[in-house]
Amino acid sequence: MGNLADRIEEYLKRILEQTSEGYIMLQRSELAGVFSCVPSQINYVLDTRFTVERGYLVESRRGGGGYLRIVRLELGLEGQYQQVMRQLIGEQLSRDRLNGLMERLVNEELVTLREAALIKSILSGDALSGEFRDWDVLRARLMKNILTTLSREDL
Amino acid sequence: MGNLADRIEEYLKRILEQTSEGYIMLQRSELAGVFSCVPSQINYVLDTRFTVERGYLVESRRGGGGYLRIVRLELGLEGQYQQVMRQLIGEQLSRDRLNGLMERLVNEELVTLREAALIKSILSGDALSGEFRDWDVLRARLMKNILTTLSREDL
DNA sequence: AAGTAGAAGGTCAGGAAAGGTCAATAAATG
DNA sequence: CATTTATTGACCTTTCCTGACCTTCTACTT
Repeated sequence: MGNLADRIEEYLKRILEQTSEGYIMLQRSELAGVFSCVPSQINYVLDTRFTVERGYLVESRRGGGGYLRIVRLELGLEGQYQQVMRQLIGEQLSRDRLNGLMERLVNEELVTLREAALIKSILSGDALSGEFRDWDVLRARLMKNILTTLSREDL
Repeated sequence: MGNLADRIEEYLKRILEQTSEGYIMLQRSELAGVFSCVPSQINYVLDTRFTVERGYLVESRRGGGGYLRIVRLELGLEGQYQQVMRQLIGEQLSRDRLNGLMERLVNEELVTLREAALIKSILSGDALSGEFRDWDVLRARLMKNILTTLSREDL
């Protein structure tokens, strides 16, 4: 584990643990400076190590005063939210199964009633019937996205 | 958020909150003086941060005794906000305008941070790029749908 | 009333300051 | 030796900042 990418990874995870906000902000070029490497190396580390699957979310902004923001997802809830849900959702998600899922999420108090109504209003697709190739596949993808968002530690 | 534009934005929002009239009046060159920048920088900030989507209106007058006037638009609590929003959204809704709208809804405390993140995660379309014919049109339709849902009394 | 000088604010193009992408190469691994 | 993983550098996009030049308004002069 002595290579550059691994060291940058460790470094980021260490300061990420020390913070209480659930996220850190930094500048790509600055970090590259610390490790004396090209800036794009940072992207490599972020792309390979700080993925959603591993429990992280990365946001950024370009231009003057730009930044990178690495958000940690709640590992505690990840069991409930992500692993279980992902398996449950699979590649496709029918309207009925969506409703079942939402009910369960509300019962377990992982989402509020309002949030549930919101999600259903979008994913039930009344407003959009006929727009998509395969609505069930889309619904599954969106639902995973939603769960990932809801497990952000900074919300 | 250390860059100039962000600082000017904060400054303006702060004095805008402290006033009771709902608007502020100031001179472009004077403000530019406060931040030691060129006057056109002020226009940049106004154009990018104080848009209608975000709930602001900017009026101005040239010539001797000219001024800038920034008006904060409140969304009436009476559910008329839906109409306002519908008009604002129109037939198409770009990502940038969506973000502006969401910021406003959060500011007005009509949606929570979580709800905002949720909506953005779906409508920003990262997960679905290439799926749709016209994503801006879709985004507008979905957003209207969402607002309708959120204005339900029983949630 | 007409003209004009000065005092605002407006526009736009260009450059600088971030971060992003991709393909070529090098290193490690099996 | 083959394949995956890491590293680099050239080039791109987005966001910000500045300065030159333009338009509008007021006030004053004639």
